[in-house]
Amino acid sequence: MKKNPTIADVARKARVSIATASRVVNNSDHPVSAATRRRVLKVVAEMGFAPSEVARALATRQTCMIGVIVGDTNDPYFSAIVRGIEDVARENGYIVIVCNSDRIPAVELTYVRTLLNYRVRGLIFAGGGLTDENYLREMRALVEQMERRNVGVVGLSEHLFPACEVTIDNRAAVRDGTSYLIQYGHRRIGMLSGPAGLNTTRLRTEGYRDALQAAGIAFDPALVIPGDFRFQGGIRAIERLLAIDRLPTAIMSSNDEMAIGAMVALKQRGLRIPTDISLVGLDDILSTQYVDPPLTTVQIPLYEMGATGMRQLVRLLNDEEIEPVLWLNHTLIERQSVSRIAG
Amino acid sequence: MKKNPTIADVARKARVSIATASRVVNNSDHPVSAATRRRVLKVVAEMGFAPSEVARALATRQTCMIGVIVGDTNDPYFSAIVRGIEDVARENGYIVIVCNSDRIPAVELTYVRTLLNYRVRGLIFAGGGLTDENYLREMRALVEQMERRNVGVVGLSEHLFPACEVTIDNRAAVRDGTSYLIQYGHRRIGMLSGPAGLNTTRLRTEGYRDALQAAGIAFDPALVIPGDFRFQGGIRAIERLLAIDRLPTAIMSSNDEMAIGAMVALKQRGLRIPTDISLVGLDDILSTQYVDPPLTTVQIPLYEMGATGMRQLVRLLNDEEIEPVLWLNHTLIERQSVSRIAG
DNA sequence: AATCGGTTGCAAACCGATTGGATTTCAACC
DNA sequence: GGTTGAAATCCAATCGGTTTGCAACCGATT
Repeated sequence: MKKNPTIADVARKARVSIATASRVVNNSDHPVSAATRRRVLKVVAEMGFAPSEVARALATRQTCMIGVIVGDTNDPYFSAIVRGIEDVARENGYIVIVCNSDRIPAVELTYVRTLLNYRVRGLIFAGGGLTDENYLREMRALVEQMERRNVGVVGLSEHLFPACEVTIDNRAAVRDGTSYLIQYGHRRIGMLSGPAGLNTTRLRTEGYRDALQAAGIAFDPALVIPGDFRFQGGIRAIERLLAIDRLPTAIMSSNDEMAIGAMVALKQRGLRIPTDISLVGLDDILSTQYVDPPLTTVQIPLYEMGATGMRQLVRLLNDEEIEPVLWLNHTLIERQSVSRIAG
Repeated sequence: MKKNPTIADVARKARVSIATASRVVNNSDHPVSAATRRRVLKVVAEMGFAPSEVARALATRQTCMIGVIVGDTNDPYFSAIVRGIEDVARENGYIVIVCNSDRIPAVELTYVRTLLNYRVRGLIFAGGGLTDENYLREMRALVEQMERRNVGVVGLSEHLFPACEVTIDNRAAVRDGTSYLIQYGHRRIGMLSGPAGLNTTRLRTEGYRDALQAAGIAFDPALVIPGDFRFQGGIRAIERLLAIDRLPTAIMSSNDEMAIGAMVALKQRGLRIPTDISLVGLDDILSTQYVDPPLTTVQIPLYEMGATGMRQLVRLLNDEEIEPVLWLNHTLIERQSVSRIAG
């Protein structure tokens, strides 16, 4: 097992001091004569020297690593966000450590601690904040600690601890989706909600109620089906809804995958969409375009959220002034899963 | 900006030497009296001390970071693999740095070098190897270097540089998919192939030819449409195929997303699937289940590939004996996008 | 020849841990 | 009471860089 060449090796071979070699490599502003510089650079090339980021991190007390906490990389919602983060990170010389929490408080906390031990320069929380009390207490302490230690923190949805944020208005997004259904004459509207313990779930359900209330429709808790943001969850939700005496005429889903699951389950039972039942999703993942019928949905700029979040983090780390909360727009995308209700 | 507590702080406060403190923290087998241990542990808890992984990495010359090079995290193919990697990594105390290369040789090379400077313990190449000559030359040199520096390397498809591998038989997978179509009476079969410069593309196209040859069907290069593994690519491929005088009666796609793009494009033109044209995909991503009709496809155990690859890497790093190449099985999943040809 | 300001380069401290080997402690034994 | 050896503890080198203070050197000016 051979060792990597060190800056000492370079210095020796170029017959300069380590300090000089270091200055050439980092082209610092300390003056170095052209001849010396050339000599060092030549040796660097010959030996294929590249400074150890580990050693450099220890000396400068800074790394260029940023941690990203996601629910599940395999969920298209997160994978789009991560891609946005990664692209901007790369442009700015950062590398990204991705951690899947599965939205489990303990896992998330452990990851955050580990990342801090690795001395990441910043941390991005993708996905909605958890609401668990113990989790929040610990997380707030950690965020405070990061503040003191100069570790940047950015949240990508509405989190419950103080951090710079880039988010859409989840409540309004679902309100708009639901209102759209109401405009089409629907008054008995089901809601596929997200997993418990998630702030986003809370907000989206509130948006649903807002829309109902604005239209003077009574809220029926039996029509709100808890889900898990996944395809199978959508299928199960339909089973639960069918257990009710009468199906709603429309369903607002708090994400696309569940909406698609619901669509498949409904079609399997011979129900036509949108003729028999209308469906609105949320996120606008790619597959909304190729299900049949294409899914009407409230678009969230996922990639952009990731990219913007990372951009904010970069600014934060450069000590630039930034908006504490950046709101991104959602947009209703009309496709073919909603129809005016008969009668 | 406050500093993190160091082991020196702990040692001082517990009135022991740094060495002793370190031994307690790592519970090394060097003997430490119960009383001292308790005292140190108490201080550790009080100060919330956790050793800096950076400093530890420098001292031990080892990190617990592993790098993963993927084409695009946002592609369900890769996101499933990454999830498998990450789960096993976590179980074994490793963290994962994800890098999107977009299959561009220069980007990939740069990432590998960066990761080596970060002193990752191992590297996983997800996705098929690139075939660019210059790239291969440089990559082989890098792999050799990693060998010497004891950095583990695992490839997850058939790569063109020497490394431990976990892969399916890409050639056979496409052969089997194509043969399935032939069994259903198709003889004029189109092929949606992958991007140029990719070993996997090569292998899969060969599998297509193998199947034709075995059935005594002449190979028609006009029926092989190059693609990009993406939804839009599938749509474009159909446009190109339609430019031919007569459409094939079936299409073998070298991945699912393109197959689905093709399906959408065909349906838009009023063609029925599988009545008018049959379709077989490859990968078995989730959406194959919810397109209409559900897509018959050759399943690749993506998550398992990632997980197994990471398991192999762990073994490699523990100096255990491992198989240099591990073959995983593909399986044809019959759904509803293939029908027996009329006549 | 002495002075001077600007270049250039060096030695050494430091970052925060690990670790081999030296040193101390202390109970048991002669 | 002195010796001994294992257990417990500590010292200091080391990992591979960055950075600062200081010294040497240079040609030009007085």
